[in-house]
Amino acid sequence: MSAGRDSAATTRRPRNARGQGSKLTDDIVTAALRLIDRTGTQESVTLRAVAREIGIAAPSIYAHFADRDAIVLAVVARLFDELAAAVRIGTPATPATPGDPVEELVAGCEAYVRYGLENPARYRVLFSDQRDAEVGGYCAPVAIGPDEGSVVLEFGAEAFALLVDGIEACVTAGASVSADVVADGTAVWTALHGTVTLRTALPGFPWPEPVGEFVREIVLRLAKISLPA
Amino acid sequence: MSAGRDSAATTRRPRNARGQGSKLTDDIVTAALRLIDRTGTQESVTLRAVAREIGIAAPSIYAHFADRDAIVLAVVARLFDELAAAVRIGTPATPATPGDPVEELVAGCEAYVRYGLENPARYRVLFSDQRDAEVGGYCAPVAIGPDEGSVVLEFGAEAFALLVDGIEACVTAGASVSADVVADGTAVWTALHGTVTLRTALPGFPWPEPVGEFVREIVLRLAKISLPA
DNA sequence: TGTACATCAGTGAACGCGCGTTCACTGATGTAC
DNA sequence: TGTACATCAGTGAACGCGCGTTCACTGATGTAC
Repeated sequence: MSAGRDSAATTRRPRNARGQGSKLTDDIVTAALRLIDRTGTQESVTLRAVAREIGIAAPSIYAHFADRDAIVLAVVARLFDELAAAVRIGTPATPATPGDPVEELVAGCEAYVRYGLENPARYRVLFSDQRDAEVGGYCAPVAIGPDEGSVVLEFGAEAFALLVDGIEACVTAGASVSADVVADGTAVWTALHGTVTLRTALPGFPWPEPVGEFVREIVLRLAKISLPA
Repeated sequence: MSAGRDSAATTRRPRNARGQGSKLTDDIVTAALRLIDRTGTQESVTLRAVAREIGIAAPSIYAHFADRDAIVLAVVARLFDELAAAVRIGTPATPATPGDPVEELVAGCEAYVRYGLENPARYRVLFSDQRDAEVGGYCAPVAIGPDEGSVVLEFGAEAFALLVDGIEACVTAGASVSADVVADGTAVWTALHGTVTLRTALPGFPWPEPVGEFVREIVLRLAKISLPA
């Protein structure tokens, strides 16, 4: 009696205790992430592959997710938290002059790019595919700037808000002459995104190194920051 | 006698005349492009889907391409030509002041972004996937700057060379203070790429409009161009 | 304390689908004699 | 000019695979009485 094709490689995991059934929900997301990291693409997240990865039968997933897309959506939600956390944690740690809004802004942007370059597959899942059809549950209302009311940002809302606030702080400190922090924040975000995706897609290109210096220069120019000599 | 599942929807195309067999090679690439445009993703380019699209039997493709990847590679080659042509054609047409290197540079960059936004699926095929494994036949040796020797650029070599030359011309004309045209060209390209991919991925975001103005501002700042007041 | 029962957390077999790829083949068209 | 033959440009059936999804089921664990 063979154990079945789907579990050939992996050992079967022990059944969860009563009332702990939702643990498998987390395990499924984690397994999907593992597949994405290993293969570099979210196409590898199939119900059967996920089940194989965990050591369960494929139909068991239906008790936790409606279908494949629901798993990917849960992965995306987790990754946006992860990205925001990476930026938040990266911000105060690195700057040479803590409290300096310019250095904090640059450090946050470098942390963003670092996350993307160190987790190319995860970053691709976040932004590479047209995610419009499935926006549904993942909108986040975020106030941009003071007195501007609130705008619904679809994704990456938290990370983007951090960025705009960072430029705002530079303006307040007199370091930036930005006249439109949202537009300039968008420009910076766009350039950071391009840095991650283009370097990831074409690793053989002679990219300027180190990337931290490249990012710093981009941020200074796009956020209209002039450093005191 | 049914016509077979693979050709149910389409009528069978007439057989090529003797010696004209290679016409099908082009047709296959064109059909693959049509699939990409229609579905938005290159995953839809399967041997059977391509065959269905043209109205031939699936095995007929093997006389023209070794496998699925070979088709995609041919598509990529055609698209890089198309992108370079779009930039080349876009450059002299738009500028308000023909002969002005700044306006020509901006026009070329706007043409690049316009191509990407108007052909999101094609642009994604060009740059979205890790194309490293298949670089093989698509390298192009290009001289960057004067006296810098030559560097092998993997992809988009022609478009990138146009960009660097454009900045170089601005420096020569005294409009740009760029001290490193290759690095600054890379920064501009990175930002243009980010503009295309991020706007395509998140169409619901409140992007600054018009995109042409956004692109112009990015180019001016990253290429260190200051316009005469 | 014992036991019948409900519930929870899954399983295993089966289905139909589209896929890449193989194989032997077909039928029109040009060419040698 | 007629005819045998080679070649070219494909075809059609079949294979094995991984996939999403369905269905009836199982067996451990808690709960009511």
